[in-house]
Amino acid sequence: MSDPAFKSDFLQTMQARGYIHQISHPAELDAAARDGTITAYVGFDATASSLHVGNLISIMMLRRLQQAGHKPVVLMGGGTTKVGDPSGKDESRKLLTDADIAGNIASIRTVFEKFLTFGDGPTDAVMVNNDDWLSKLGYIEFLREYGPHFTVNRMLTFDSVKLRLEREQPLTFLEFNYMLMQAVDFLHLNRNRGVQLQMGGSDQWGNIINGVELVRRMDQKAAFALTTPLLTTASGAKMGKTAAGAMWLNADMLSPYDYWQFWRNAEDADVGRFLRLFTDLPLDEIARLEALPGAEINEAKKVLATEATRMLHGEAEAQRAAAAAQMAFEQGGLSADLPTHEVPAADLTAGVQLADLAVAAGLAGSKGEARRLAQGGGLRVNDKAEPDANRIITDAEFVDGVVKLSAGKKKIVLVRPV
RNA sequence: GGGGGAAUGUCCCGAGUGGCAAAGGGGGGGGACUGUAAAUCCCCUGCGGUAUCGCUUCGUAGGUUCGAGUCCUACUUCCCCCA
Repeated sequence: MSDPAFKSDFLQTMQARGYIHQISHPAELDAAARDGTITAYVGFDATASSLHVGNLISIMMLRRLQQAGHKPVVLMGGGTTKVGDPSGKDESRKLLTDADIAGNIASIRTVFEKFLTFGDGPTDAVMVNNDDWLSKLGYIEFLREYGPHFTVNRMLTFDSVKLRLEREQPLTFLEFNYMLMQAVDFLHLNRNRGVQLQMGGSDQWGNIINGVELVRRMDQKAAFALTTPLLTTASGAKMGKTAAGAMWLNADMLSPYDYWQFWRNAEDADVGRFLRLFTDLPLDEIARLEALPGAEINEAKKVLATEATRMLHGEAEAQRAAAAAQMAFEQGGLSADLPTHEVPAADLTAGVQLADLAVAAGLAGSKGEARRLAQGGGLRVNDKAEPDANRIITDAEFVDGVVKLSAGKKKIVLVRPV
């Protein structure tokens, strides 16, 4: 799997930082990346208006690619999104309208602009939408053009298919065709933009390989596949999924403060790996940080949080998030940059029930949950545990114009009258 | 086309005898211990209420019953076997 003797900067970096799980033609790709500029792409779904932390590793691959002097292509799955991603099985796949999809893509693009440099230059990133070509395909045309290049025999050998069949779970014809559409994407990009490499998560290996083979078979051109390891936390949980929901990348869906906190709360065992994957810090610096003993590893986590936040939200936001966290956690003080919930001043004068306030501030999902939280000792008002969620909060409780509400040790919200 | 099964707490898996807000896991939340970590232990996990109260839940729609997740009918979806 791993070919240790890469000569190209790109693959050396990718390997050293832990991005590589499988490569289809390692030596050939290495030579291509060493001798010239290669163009590579990663496909992304357009089902939501923001990508999340789970997509970050793919985004970072494109960033590394560009840093190494190559050209990244971001493929938005506008066309495939229309069909609906079949792998998200039972979930009521809501049918997105063209306008929804276009809106999502525009929103997602703002994130890519943080990680990549877009433009018309030879190594500038470009964003394309597979709806542009997929939706024009006629069924007969599709079958005649691409059908002969795939055997069902072979398609049945792919893990994604095999597992379903072995477990006797249904596999729809739509899903069965998904890999063909992805292969067509690769071929199209190769022909029109000279794309030679598709990257993605390890679960995409089969799909990517189909594209590689289609390009090689139909056009006798070089095409490569590169996948990343499946990213889980050290304790085996999927990256970026917490109770609070997905860790979104768009600031309007997840604040820089919360994003910083997400990285700050990484497990010890993940710190080094995350630093290599998700920051631009030099490897020797990372080696030093991850070797910090005992509680000192927290320093490394702060670096991780600040670096990751800086990359996505910028220097100013990263510093504010770091400072707010320091105030709140290390000095027990308050920072104006903590998450804030605004309440009409008149309501506070009259008094608001604590449970209602906690729900409104997002600390609890329902009043019942707020009550339980309070009874368990997890709800605090101005750092004092408050077992009675029915208590009425008035503006008399305010210190410096705010009341500090916390649920557990990590969730803090400032209530501010307006 | 015929026959047989299955859908459960809207995160997942999964028990369920006509009296059930419904066993048990996982996941998640809180507390203790720590370092905003892991591991461990304890508590909580449908919504609302100051109470041993009310409301809403077991694929959908009807029905039987004082009472239905549990019985009957139709429908939907999925799986298996035969053709």
